[in-house]
Amino acid sequence: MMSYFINVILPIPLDKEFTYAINKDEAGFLKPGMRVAVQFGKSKVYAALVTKIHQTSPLAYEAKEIEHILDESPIVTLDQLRLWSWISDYYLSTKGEVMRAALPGAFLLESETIILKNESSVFDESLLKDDEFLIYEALQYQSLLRIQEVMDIVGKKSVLPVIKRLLEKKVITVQEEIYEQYKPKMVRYIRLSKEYIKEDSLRVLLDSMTRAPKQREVLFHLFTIQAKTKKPIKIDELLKASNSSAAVVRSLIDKKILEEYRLQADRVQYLGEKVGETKQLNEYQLKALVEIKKYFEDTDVCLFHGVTSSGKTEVYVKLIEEAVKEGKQVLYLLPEIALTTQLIARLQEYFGEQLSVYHSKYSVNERVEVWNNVKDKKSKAQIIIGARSAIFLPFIDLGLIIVDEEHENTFKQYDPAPRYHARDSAVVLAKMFGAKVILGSATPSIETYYNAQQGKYGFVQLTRRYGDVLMPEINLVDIKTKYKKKEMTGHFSDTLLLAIQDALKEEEQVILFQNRRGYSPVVECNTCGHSPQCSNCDVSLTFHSYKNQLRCHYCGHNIAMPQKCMACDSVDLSTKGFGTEQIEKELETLFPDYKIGRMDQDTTKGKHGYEKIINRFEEGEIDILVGTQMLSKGLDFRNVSLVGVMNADNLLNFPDFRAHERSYQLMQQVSGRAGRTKKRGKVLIQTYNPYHQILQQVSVNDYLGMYGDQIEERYQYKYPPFYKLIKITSRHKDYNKVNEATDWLAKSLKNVFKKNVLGPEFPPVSRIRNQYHKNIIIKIPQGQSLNKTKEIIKKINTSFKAIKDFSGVRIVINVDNY
DNA sequence: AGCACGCCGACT
DNA sequence: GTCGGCGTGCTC
Repeated sequence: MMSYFINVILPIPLDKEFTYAINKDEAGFLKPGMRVAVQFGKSKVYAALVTKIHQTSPLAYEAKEIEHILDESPIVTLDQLRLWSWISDYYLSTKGEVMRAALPGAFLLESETIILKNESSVFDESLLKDDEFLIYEALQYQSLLRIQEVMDIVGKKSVLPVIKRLLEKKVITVQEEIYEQYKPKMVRYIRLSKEYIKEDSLRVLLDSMTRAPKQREVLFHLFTIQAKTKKPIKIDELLKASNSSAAVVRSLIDKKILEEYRLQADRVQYLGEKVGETKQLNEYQLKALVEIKKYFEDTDVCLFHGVTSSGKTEVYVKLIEEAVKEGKQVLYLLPEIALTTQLIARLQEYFGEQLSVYHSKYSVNERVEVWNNVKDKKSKAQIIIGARSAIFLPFIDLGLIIVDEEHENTFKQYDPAPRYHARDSAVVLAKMFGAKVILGSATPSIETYYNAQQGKYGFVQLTRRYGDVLMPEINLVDIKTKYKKKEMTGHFSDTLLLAIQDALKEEEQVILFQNRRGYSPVVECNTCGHSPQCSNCDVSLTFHSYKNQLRCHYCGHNIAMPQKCMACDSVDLSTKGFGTEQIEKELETLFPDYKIGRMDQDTTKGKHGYEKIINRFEEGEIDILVGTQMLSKGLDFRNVSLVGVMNADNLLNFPDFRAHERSYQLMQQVSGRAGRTKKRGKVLIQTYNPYHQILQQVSVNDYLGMYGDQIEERYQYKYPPFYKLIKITSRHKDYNKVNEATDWLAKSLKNVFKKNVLGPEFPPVSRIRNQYHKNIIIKIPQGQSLNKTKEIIKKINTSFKAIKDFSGVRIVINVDNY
C-alpha cells in the first residue's frame, strides 16, 4: 500500500521541516500553502503550513498523522514561500520564525487543554489528596475546567503533576481544544419570503394585515428601501427606518412573511466618496514623474530624493494610478509611526475603496480580511498601505512598491527574529514579480544613495517645495556661550525664547524637539554622588515628575521618587540632563497664557493617544508641542512657523557608526515641519558645538556634503555600503558566562575572518532585564561570498551549542544590523 | 518555543 | 521525606 506524507513548517523557531502522515484522499486534496492542524510533542496542537506532498517514508521515526485540514485552498502562495526562504536564508532565521512574522495572528492556531470529569469510572474519593479533591469537587459544579482555572483552584502554577495523577486515577479526562481565531463577521439581512414576491399574493397579504398596523408599516418601509437601493437590506437598517422594535420584525419572520439571512460582512470598510480626480502636478513633479518612468524602462529600483514638503506623495499617486490601471497590485510601505490617519485619509481621497490598510494596530480579524482580499486580487485591496509586515501579504500580481521614508530604521525588525529589513526585502519581493520599486526620502540612507550613485538604482530629485514655499531658515545657537553670558533661562536660550514669543504673537505654532522622554535621565545626590540605578539593568533611572517616580526605560521597572539619597540619606538631590517633561514644565512657567502639549511614548500610549494629540495640535488647541522623534515622521502641520531643537549634541554623540547620518536625517526631518505654507519657516538648533560638521551641513541643507563625508568615513573604516555587517550577541544572566562564551565565539570567528571580527565588546547598556549582553561584529568585504560567510557562522554556532559550559547562553545573530 | 524528565535545596 | 526550582534534550 502507498503511504502519503507532507512536509510542514511549524510556527516555532526550529530550522527543520517536519513530516506528517496523511491518507490518500488528503494527499489528493492538500496543496502547498494550506494549513493543517498537527500535534507536536506531547500535547500542543499547531497550525502547520504544508510545503510539500510526497511519498518518501521517513526512516528514523514514524510520522504522526495530521489532526485535520484547516483550509479549503492555499492561504499562502508559492511566491510567498519563496520570499520566506529568502528571508530565512538571508537573515539567518528559521522558517518557523518567518511564518510567525508573516501570517496574521488569527491564522495561527492556539490549543488549550481542558479538563473533564471521567463519567465512566468509579473510584474512592477518600484516596484523593487535598488538591486532587479540590479539582474533583470543582468538576461537580462545572462541566469543564481550563488550565488557568485549575491554577486558581489549587493556588499554584505547576498543575501538570496534579492533573497527571488525576488522569492515572481515572478521575478526569483531558481534551485539547483548538481555536481558530478568525471568525468572519456576519450581518443579519432581511427579505420578503418567496411566496409573497408575486404581486397578487402580496396584495392579499397586505389586506389581511389590517389588524397588525405595526407589521404593515415595517413592510412598507422595506419596500421603500428596496425601491431606493438594489442592495441587500440589513435588519438594523430596517428597524431604524421603520422606527419599530425587533419584536415586530421577529413576528413577521415567525409568520414566514419575512426571511432572515446572514451574509459575511467586511470589517474593513471605507465610508466616504472618492474624489477621483488626482491633483495636477506642477512642472517639477511632472518632470520627476517622467524621469522615474524613463528609469523604469530598464531599472527596477529608483531612488526618489525630494526635499520635505516637495510633494512626493502626488508623484506616487500618479504612479499608483497607472499601475492600478494596468490591473496591478500596489504596495505602499511606510514606517509604522508615519501611518497616520492624515496620510491614509489623503490617499483615500484619491483611491477610495481600492485602498486597504495593513498594520499592527488593526485587529486580527481585519488583517485576515485584507490578507484574503489581496490573495483573491479583489479590487478593494488593490492598493495596500502598510508597515513593514505588509511585505508578507499574498500578492498575486504586484506591479509597484513604494517605500516611503526609505531611510527610516523602523523598517528593520529588531527583536523577535526574523530580523528582516522591509525595504531590502521589498526589493527582493518586487523582483519576484518583475515589479518596480520607488524608494522615497528627503534624506536618503547612505546605502541607498550610494546604490543610486553607482547606477544600480535610478535617481530622481525634487529640489523645490510644493507651491515654491522656501526651505526653512536654519540657525545654530551656541549655548556654551549663552550659558557663559548668562543668557539662558532654564534650557532655553534668549534667541529661542524670542523666536517663540514672535511666533506666538503671530498666532503661529511652535514645535520643540528633545529626543529624550521623562523629566531627567539621572538623579544625583549632591553629597555623595550616588544616583539610583535600575535593579535589573545597567542604567540610571529616569525621573518622571508627572508620576513622581523613577523609571527604567529598558525594562519598565519603577520606584517612587525617594525623598532622600538612598546611600547617604542626604536630602540634597539634584537632576542631571533633561527630557521632554522638563521642557514642558519650563514652558508652562515661561508661557502661562499658552497651551503646551507633549508628545512622547508616555503621552501617546492609548489606542488613539497619538491621533488625539495630533488632532489637538492641528485644531490649534495646542500652541507649543514638545516631543521626541515621533514629531519628525510624516506629519503635515500648516501653521507651524518655528521648530526648535533643544539639544543637538546628545544625538551626535551616540556611539554608532550611523550616529551622524541619523542626526542629520532627524534634524532635517524635524526642520521640515516648519513653514509649510507661504511664510518661510524658522529652525533653531541649540548646541554646545556649533562648528560640528553635521550641524553646519544641516543648517545649509547640504545633503550632498553630508553624504560625501559619510561615504568617505565608511570607506576608511570599513562600514556599509562597502562592508556588510553581521552582529552576534550573546545573552546570559551570568556575567562570566557571557564573557567566556563571546571569547570562544570571537576566537573561532577570528580563525576564519581574521581582522574582520570586532569585539567582543559590551554595549553601552550591558545588562538589561538581568541579562548581560556582549557583541561581536563581523565585517564582510565586498568580494567575500555572503553565503559562504553565513555557512561558516552557522557552523560555528552549531559547534558552540554543543559545548555544555555554554548551554543557556542565548545567541542572537543580526544580519545588516543597521 | 513548549514541555517532560531529572537532579538538587527548603519546607509541610 | 516531598515540593518545586530550573538545567537538558527532544519534538515528525
